Amino acid sequence: MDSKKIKNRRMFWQIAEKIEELIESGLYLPGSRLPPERELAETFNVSRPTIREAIIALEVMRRVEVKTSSGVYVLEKTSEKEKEDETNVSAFELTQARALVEGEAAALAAQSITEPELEALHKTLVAMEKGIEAEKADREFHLIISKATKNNAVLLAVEKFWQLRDSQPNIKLAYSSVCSQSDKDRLEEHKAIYDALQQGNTQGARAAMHAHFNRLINSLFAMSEANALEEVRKKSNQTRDLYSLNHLVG
Amino acid sequence: MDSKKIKNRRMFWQIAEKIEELIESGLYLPGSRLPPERELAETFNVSRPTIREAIIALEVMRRVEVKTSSGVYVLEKTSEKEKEDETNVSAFELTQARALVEGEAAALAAQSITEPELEALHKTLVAMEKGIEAEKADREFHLIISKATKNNAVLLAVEKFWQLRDSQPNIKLAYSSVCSQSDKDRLEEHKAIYDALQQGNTQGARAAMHAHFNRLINSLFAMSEANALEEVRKKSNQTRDLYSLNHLVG
DNA sequence: TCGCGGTTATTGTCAAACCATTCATGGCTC
DNA sequence: GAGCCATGAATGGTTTGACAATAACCGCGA
Repeated sequence: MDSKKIKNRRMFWQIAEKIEELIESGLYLPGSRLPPERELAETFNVSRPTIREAIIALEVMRRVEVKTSSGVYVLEKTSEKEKEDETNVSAFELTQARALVEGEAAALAAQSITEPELEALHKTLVAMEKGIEAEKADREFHLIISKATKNNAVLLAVEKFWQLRDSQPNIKLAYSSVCSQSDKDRLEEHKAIYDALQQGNTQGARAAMHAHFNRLINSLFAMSEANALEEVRKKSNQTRDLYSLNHLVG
Repeated sequence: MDSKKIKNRRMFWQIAEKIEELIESGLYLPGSRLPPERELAETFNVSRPTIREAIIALEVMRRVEVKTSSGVYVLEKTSEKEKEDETNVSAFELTQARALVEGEAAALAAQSITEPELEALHKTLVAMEKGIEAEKADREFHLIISKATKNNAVLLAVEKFWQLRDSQPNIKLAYSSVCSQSDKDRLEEHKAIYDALQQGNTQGARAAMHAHFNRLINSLFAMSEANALEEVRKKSNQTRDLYSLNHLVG
């Protein structure tokens, strides 16, 4: 047979992908049965074990269900999977959400933070001041505060936000370009939050955290406006080139 | 061969489970290589294809990595997987976290909720009043408000909390026994939240949401105290201090 | 000591066969 | 005519055995 286009990836994975595409295309609707293994083997020009491996992969991914002696059935996408697909959060949204949640987290933590946690927080400030692994220090800072709430659900939510940031390139980009511009601001704000926490100042901690994110969101707005201007300028330049009379006037 | 103890579950899954146990037991550490397929086949008294299927299942689950012509290597648990394992949130924690996040969500939503969303909210009130699918109506109510913030990150966090509730039997149990006792209270509180949202009352919406969860958390304490021995009661009082919302509600 | 080449171990894939279970069909009985 | 049961075809489950491809290892020679 042929089908040796890509030899890097193993057969079964290519096949699984193809079958998934067919499902996604609507050829096989949820609840319906896939063709028999033997038939699929013929269709894709591979052996039956390979098809079986592909089906097992899909089964582990919860895309299909195998009923012995009956057939392979397409499962509905679980709601989480659907969510994963459509997850689409802007940097603004994320920042606002972080402000709300982490603001409350800081308020809580002001009551329950321990001495070791304060020390750990201070370490992140020092690290950030030295500029070594500033991003990591930033993350540490926020996570320590979340942990200091002694509320794992709060921690979970904050971690989810970081995860979101990591997984969405647009957010990563927006954050990195804003952060690099204002290392100093960020450090000062972290210090203010730290001070409030150290004093057990609930309102102050919340306010400082809100101020932190407020500055960030404003920077994001400024940047997005700058980008928009840049876009306009580019377009305008293209148009200018297109319609310029310089070659006549020169 | 033998090994037909359980015929319900397919071979490859039993094998995959066994291998996973061996990994979990520390026999095969992350980074190390598993025995060759043939050897595993002999060990488990199954054929090589079956072992291959099990390995593929583990590969899809991201527990191992297969290097062609080299071997099968144990992967480190991804941080999310680790989190999933250790996720251990009490009903108190969850309720406090929900109070904080959904309180802010309600405050946000008071500014941005639309007429159709208000109507949808009202429907959940009616449904709950009739007592038909009250739990579903409850969930709907809270999710509609989260959506009304127009902030997908907030929505994501709230959904994560519901997911947590669904996945942890202890929380499910605690909630169901508390909710069944106070259907009426819950409905009244929902109505209060609805009213505040309808009026665009930011502070009021937040306060009403906080009151809602505050009652819930107090019910949880009451229940836990009723069920507990004296020693446990002592602990519960300590916990009450830790998770109290008084600093917010007051 | 370093590099090259061959050998070996290991996974990748295939083919063919047989088993076990399910499901539908058709015949039989009431 | 309706319902039940047997039979067999369809289908996944598992095994055996073989060969290909490739990475890793080892020993040889420069």
